[in-house]
Amino acid sequence: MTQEDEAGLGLRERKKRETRVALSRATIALCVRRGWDDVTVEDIAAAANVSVRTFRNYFSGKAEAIADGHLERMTRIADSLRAREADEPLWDSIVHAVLARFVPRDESGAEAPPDQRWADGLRLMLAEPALQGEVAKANAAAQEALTLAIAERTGTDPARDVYPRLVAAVVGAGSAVAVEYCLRADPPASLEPVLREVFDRLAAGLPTP
Amino acid sequence: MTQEDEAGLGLRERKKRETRVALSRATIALCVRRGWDDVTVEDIAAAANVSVRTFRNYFSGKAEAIADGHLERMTRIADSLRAREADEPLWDSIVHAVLARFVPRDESGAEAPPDQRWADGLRLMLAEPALQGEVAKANAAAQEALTLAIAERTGTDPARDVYPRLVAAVVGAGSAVAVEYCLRADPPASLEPVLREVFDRLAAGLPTP
DNA sequence: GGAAATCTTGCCTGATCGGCAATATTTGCC
DNA sequence: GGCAAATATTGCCGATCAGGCAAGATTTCC
Repeated sequence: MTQEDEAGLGLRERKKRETRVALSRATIALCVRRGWDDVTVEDIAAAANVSVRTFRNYFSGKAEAIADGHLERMTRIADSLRAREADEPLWDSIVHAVLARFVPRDESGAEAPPDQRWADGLRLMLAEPALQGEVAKANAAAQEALTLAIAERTGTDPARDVYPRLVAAVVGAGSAVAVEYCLRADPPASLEPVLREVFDRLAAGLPTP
Repeated sequence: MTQEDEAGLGLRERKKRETRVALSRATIALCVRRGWDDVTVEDIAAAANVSVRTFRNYFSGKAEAIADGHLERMTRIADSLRAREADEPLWDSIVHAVLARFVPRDESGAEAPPDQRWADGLRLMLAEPALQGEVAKANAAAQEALTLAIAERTGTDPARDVYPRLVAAVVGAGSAVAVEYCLRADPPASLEPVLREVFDRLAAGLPTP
């Protein structure tokens, strides 16, 4: 297991996290209902019972609030990677780590309920051009954490070697392609096989099919 | 050769391109000199001899103006790829296409003068967090064009196959890693060997070193 | 229990954003 | 050359965003 969402954190941290998620949720919900440009920060703050000023203490704008869930998910791939056995082949670990975050399972078997905030947020971000930069930004930010985890795992130096950065970037790019592909597919495709195909191709050096 | 920057375009198109580049240049120059948040759109417009409103007809904000050079360079990789012989192995074509854009050479041999706007702009974007999203956005946008070129080349379908999107994303990610690595390196490293290393590793399936 | 740290909030000023209509420039056709 | 259509530039304006500052409320730590 990785860690409960709210473990032994102080009251303060818990409340902060609560309002953060509430704001993100409210932003997504309002934008889904009324469309991107018909939602003001004021509406969002009202829906989450905080002041406008507080919203802006958490997020720099609507876009960041929407991308927050995605950012967190991407960032935690690094945690999942660290949790794998160190002697497992690197790419096996990576596939498991990514799947653990994107298709989470409880101990029994089938996957946990899909995260509505994440899916709605992503759909918004893919549809609205003003938001596409924000997905990319979240991916880039998460890459940093992943780079460190990979460097640690492979005994490379994130400051001097290209390898860990390259792998992190490729994993991020591959995951993004898989997720977007499934989200855009007309009969929504399931994520796991697509992710596996992507990583198989990557490990094979992307030969022309 | 690929194409002159200003070929048989009408006067109108040439002027538009001129002001566009002038605005981008002015933005970068001012931001290098005075720092990101001490530059207003008004300053930029004044420096380029246009009205503020005109600036905003070209770019949605300072960030986009700075990223413009990078976006164009990335987008044209697709053009370079189309210009290669169709029977060359795909990855050879890709390496050549990327190098053609990043380390351009005239017919004689050694490379053309480095593009100052591009380098300065990238340095700004890597330094300023508010701009990192913009690089990522430009990369993502260029990816679309590259996807089409790769699909065409490999006879795959960009709408149904994951392959062309995946290759485009990986090429973009790899190039970004190489460029950032060289730009951050303390004694500035030269781009070509790093790019070759990156693509060698990619074609080999990124084995742990 | 009380001091220190920090989160929330309102207020305020300057900058950004984008629609609209008037004006100026280019283009294409005669 | 001249005219009409298409398109670019510009100023104006209201709405929104952006972020510094200080007062008040809440949590933490001793």
